[in-house]
Amino acid sequence: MDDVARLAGVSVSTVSHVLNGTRNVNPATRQRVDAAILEIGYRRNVVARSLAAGRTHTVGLSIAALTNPYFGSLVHAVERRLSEAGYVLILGDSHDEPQPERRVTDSLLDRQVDGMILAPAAGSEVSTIPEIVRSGTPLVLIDRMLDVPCDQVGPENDASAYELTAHLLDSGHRRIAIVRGIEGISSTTERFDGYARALADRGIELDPRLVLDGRSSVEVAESRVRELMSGTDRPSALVSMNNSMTIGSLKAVRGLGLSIPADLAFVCYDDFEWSDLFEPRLTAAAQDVQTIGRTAADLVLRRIEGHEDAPRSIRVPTTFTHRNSCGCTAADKPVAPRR
Amino acid sequence: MDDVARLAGVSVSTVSHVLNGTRNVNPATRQRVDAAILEIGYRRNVVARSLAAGRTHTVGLSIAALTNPYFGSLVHAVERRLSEAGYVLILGDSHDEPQPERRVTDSLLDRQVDGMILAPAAGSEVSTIPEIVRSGTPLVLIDRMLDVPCDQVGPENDASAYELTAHLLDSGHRRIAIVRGIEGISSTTERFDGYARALADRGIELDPRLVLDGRSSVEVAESRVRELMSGTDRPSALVSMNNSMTIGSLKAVRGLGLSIPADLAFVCYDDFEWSDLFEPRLTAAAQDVQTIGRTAADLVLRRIEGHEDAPRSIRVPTTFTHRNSCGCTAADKPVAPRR
DNA sequence: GTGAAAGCGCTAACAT
DNA sequence: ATGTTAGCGCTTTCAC
Repeated sequence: MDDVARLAGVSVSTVSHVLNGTRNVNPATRQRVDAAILEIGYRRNVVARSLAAGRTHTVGLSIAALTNPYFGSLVHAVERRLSEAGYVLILGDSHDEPQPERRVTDSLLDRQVDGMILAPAAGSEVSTIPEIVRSGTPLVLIDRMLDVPCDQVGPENDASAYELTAHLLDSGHRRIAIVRGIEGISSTTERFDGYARALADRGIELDPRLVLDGRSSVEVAESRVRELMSGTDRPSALVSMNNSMTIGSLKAVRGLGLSIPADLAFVCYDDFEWSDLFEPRLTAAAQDVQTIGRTAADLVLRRIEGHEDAPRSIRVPTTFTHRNSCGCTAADKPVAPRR
Repeated sequence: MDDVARLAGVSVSTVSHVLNGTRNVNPATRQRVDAAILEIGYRRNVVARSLAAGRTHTVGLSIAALTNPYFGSLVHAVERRLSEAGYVLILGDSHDEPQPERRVTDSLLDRQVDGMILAPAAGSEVSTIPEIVRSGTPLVLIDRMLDVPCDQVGPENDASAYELTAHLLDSGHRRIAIVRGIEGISSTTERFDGYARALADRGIELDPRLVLDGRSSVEVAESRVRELMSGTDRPSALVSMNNSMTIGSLKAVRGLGLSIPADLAFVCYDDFEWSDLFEPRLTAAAQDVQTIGRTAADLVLRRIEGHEDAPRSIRVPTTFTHRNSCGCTAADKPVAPRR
């Protein structure tokens, strides 16, 4: 910057101001500075700038499991919004475990991110979240809601799971198994509650043997479903509570030589881009990932800009998409919109 | 850091050294420093550290299109390796256009990334790449190879495309259409060459009407395929050269009420995790995304550590997976390994 | 084994 | 409209 200043015959402070547009500069001066910058091939050092200015124009994103394509789309949506706002995304993967998560968030905090978006692992509230709050860094939770006072965005879980289950019940199914997600996070609990409530509303007792812990993993879901479907009294229907477990469940079903929906009615939470193109076509509750990601980004940006109002908890509705994996007679006909 | 030093009764330089393990410190002193750090709840400022030390421990990744799940997995693989090595990932999306790409890479350079991984958009070599090279930042190209002297990692394209096409030819198809990717990048060119070479080897003339420009986009591929398949002399087979265009092609096919492989044999470059689970099951050439991502990360890391040997160009082999969308009689039987 | 102090490349308050 | 300069919070050389 010194060199630029010298070449343009001005002071570094003028260079800084033309660079940032932070005060009026005589057009002629500006010209000389711009020319000097070009001639030298000067590039501003954002690290120094961040240190001096006290902000980095970065937002940290700690994702629970990048292996899950759902989180991939979330990253995309967040990145898009942030870059529109002139911010940059620093990405970390917590592998859905408290220890790595803490490492990721510590590293982000050390790097002085202006804000943080966190898809919390189970147990975040004991160590990770208090630490972030203590640092004073604006925080927004994504995908999984927690009972802590900060901005949160997630999908509607309970009602959507209810709807999926009710759909199977309405088609006459009575033994409906569920593959539920990783323990200790809201999305798992809420989706399970929706399932349980749908059964209760129809006066059907919840059979614990039909409750499978898929731990949000392809492999675990596959082995649980394989066990269940290899047993003697198999369910007539299955609801999978996220996309990884859907893949796992279908691997198991296919592995056993069963077919959907003939041998097993199937519905799932989370949709795929290609769901309309392949058989069986999955009846699913689709999250609006773009909206969730964008909203999360908007929320941090607001906080970064200094808004101090009460924390918001935003639920983004899902879309129930009726296809043929549920095997019901109404298959392929549009269904009445939910409430 | 001053506060910590004062509380521990040492100098800041000692604090710095215990923090970084950069020189011997009396165990007792170290204890006092650690205690002080804990008591104050001190957190190092990595921005200041980066400025003073001249390195940021960050690597920038500019991806061509985060909408493509293939690149999502690439991000994942790269992040994993970098975080293992104590580096942090800064992510940007170029939307496969030169201008946004330049903005992304400029921003990464301004942020003093220690190294950069770039999935180049068409036209990168005119502005983006020279600029990065000029900055002296270690650069590795990913997915798309260019005729520039820097490290590069990408999939094997030509031979895999040849194999896909040859497979259709060997099943008796003579009119084989291709949906090729975005213009001006190596993967498109090389995959097209593989296709053309397979035809030529069988003495079949390339029919330009069967060459569709899908521009690596779901929508464009869909409309091109729809046009072609609505026409009078339809091909008997189609090869799609990446996963986005595969989705697009299948949308078109389904939209026209045609079925695969009965009405159209279909094979594609790029595989999906669920390809075994749904019908039609795609015969595909699967990239080893994990290896590509990991290798790219390893290469930048090497450069960052100062290795100065000649640029490497690494091709990662694909896996031909034979399923039933090609409609050939040998379907589902394993195929002889390539060469 | 430890400390003092000179930067790293900027921003922004204060002057003029 | 422009310049001077004191930091920002560290690392690292040099000295003891």
